[in-house]
Amino acid sequence: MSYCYEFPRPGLTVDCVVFGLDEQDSLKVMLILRKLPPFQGQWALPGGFVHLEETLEEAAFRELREETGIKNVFLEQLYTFGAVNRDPRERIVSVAYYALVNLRKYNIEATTDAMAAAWFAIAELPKLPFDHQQIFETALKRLRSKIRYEPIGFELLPKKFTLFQLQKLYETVLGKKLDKRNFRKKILKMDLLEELDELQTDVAHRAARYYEFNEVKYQQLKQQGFIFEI
Amino acid sequence: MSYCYEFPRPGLTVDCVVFGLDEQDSLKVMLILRKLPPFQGQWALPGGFVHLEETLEEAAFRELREETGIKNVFLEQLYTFGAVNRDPRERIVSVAYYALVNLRKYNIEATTDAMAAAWFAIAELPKLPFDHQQIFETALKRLRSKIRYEPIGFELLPKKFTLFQLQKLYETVLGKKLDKRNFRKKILKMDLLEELDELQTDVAHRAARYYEFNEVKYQQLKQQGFIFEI
DNA sequence: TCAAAAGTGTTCCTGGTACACCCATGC
DNA sequence: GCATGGGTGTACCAGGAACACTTTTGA
Repeated sequence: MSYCYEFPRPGLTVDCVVFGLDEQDSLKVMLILRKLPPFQGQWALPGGFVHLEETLEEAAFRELREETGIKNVFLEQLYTFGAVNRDPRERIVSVAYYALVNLRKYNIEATTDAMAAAWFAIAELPKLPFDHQQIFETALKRLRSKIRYEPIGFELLPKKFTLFQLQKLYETVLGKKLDKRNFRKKILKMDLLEELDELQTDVAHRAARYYEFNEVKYQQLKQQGFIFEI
Repeated sequence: MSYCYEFPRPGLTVDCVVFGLDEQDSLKVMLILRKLPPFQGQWALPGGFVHLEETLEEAAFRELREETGIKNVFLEQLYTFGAVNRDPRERIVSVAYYALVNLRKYNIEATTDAMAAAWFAIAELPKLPFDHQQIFETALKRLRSKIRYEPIGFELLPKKFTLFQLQKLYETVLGKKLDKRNFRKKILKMDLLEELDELQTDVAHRAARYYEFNEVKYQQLKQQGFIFEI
């Protein structure tokens, strides 16, 4: 107990809501099994205390790496939760982040490693400790609204994807069916997708073309006032 | 120095960006004169340390009240700033809020009181300490984007206002001229403004009708999926 | 009589929405 | 041959954008 201050200080943590899309296009969240009290043995959002020599974002990335093996992903600050009794031990304020990852890349890594991390379908989350349920709901709401006016959906897909995959992603996140022709018309008209000379293989139907999102072009258009919108 | 912890903790503060609209429809921000180091004697955003027994929002409201006399206003969390060296003394993380107030109500109160608080036009802000310039810019950006799809603009106006005032407000915040007929058509079509039986008096032109925003009706429509948009 | 804002409709065009069929492939 | 998704065009309608003049009031 050798760090002393003139006035009492709340503890400061970061928590991360990591979203991924599985093979069946269902939206999942990564939880970790808590090894220490409080709530030992329960599934919870990955997170931990902020160190003095790192920024909040660095702390979030570090916790993600340490607890789930995830790195180099889309990460954005969500909201800061500061209810007085959100932690049973003492006053702790948590800066929440949300991350979007290509799940195919991480489901093996996270489960074969000794790390106790697993993906849960968002409709079947276990009871979460602290105010993690509230944090999760805030993150889901943010994802649902942000995916409509910023091209963050691509973060959930592999680099190369088909238009059908992209449409399914939007249908999953927004929770409603979209018209195939209108969706394609709209997304292609933006001219942000590069059509690749590569088709699907080994599929039990006509092979679809792969596309890539052109991030550079998006940034240029954004500068000029272009607004991505689905 | 009697509050001791096992690990070092960053200090935790709140800072507020308070926007108001003056008589000439120009957008202003309230700053306070710092009485203590660091940056003693400089104009800065109102703010201060979070107490253990209050939420973040309560801390923001308390600092506003103590430093500027402002209370009962629209207040929303903006972003949490955690750069390692944002405070020259030691590591301090700040949860920023922004507030929207009816300036006519507060310009007297804040300046006649002994409190050293004053309104500054956003184009003529003094050099701000810490990362307050960045916080201000983040708040302005949020205000500009949020005012388009949530009816927060009314928070900057008196309860009764004319359509012209409302239009000027949007023109000021968005930084562009709007077409009078289209603006009126759009805002009245939403059916969220109550037409009052009251006209301006003592104006050197035809007297305009006053309107009131119907918050209750907005909340009902919002439930049903209605999206406010200008 | 001048200045300043109040108040009011129509036209055009873009973009959203609704909608159905043939194609290619693996099993 | 059947199931599965790939891929394509048109017609209709709603809503956004552009645009100008008369009215009222105080100075």
